[in-house]
Amino acid sequence: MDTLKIGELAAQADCPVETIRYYEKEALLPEPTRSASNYRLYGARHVERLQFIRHCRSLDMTLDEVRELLRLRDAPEQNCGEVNALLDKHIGHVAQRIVQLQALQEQLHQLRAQCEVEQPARDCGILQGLASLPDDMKPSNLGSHGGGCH
Amino acid sequence: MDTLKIGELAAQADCPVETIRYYEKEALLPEPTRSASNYRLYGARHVERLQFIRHCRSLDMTLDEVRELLRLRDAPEQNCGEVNALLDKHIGHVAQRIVQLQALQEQLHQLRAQCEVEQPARDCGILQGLASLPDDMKPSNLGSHGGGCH
DNA sequence: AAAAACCCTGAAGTAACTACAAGGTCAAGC
DNA sequence: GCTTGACCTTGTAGTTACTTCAGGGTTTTT
Repeated sequence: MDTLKIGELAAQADCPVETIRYYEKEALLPEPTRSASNYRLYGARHVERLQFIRHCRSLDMTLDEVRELLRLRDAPEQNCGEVNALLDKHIGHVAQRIVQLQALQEQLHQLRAQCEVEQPARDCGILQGLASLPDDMKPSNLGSHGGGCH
Repeated sequence: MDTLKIGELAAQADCPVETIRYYEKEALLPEPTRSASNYRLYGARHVERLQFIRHCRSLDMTLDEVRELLRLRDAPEQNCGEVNALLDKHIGHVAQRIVQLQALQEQLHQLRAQCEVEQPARDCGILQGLASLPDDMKPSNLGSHGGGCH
């Protein structure tokens, strides 16, 4: 009795239709049954699983982390120690990224203070500050700029 | 008198060789002169420009932002108001991302508190917490999870 | 019956690189 | 002179988590 079309599932989980198809290709969602006209048909299991995935994503977990959690969830008799460990690790990632961004923010404010007025670009303290590395930012600190927190 | 080979430029700016070629393709660095054997040859101008780019990147700016700063820098007689504006905007991005990650961290800690012991996964409070959206995280808040801060 | 809204597949684009593959060049050592 | 290794060249594909598009078929509404 799978009766939901993909658009209806999408509405239930507040997730774009294309993303659902993408998750299916990535094997995060099982292949659903199909209607006579080849439309995907979903049921309650799919709704719950998709909501689980979206919730994890909203907490900034990678799809690999989500995959791992789904695997653990699919073996309910097993011990959940790994779940706790994964979450702790993710919390660590986020904490690290926060610290990094705060250090960044400090540098940006210092740089911004180099130029308070509008003047010819040749005299702009910001452009000059960006041209040479400050002492407290040695090359060794470079390369740590990544988008997310992983 | 451009005498640096690409590996030497890379060392001066602490930047992988492949990234230099990538920046050239993206027109962030001008095409250098070539030796008889088709090796790229760089000079002091290139070193300074590459360091400028890497510094911006270490401050988490996008390449588009860097492109814009380079453009402003290349017109030294113009007013630097746009530089200030760009930096202010970027500072805003970073601040926003910090706030977002801090909210995330709070939710993660709450979730983590759902399960303090190792037990069968079926009873794990974390997995249960991830299955259903908490009230304070309505679907409308979803979709705001982006990697960087832009 | 026609138009609007929905569904299908498969390929390409996004950001900023990184990692090959398959070769050419150059300095040092034997 | 020859080989080994480190360096350089180009071009292509892979990374993350989607999003967008082209070019169709279907279903619902008017």
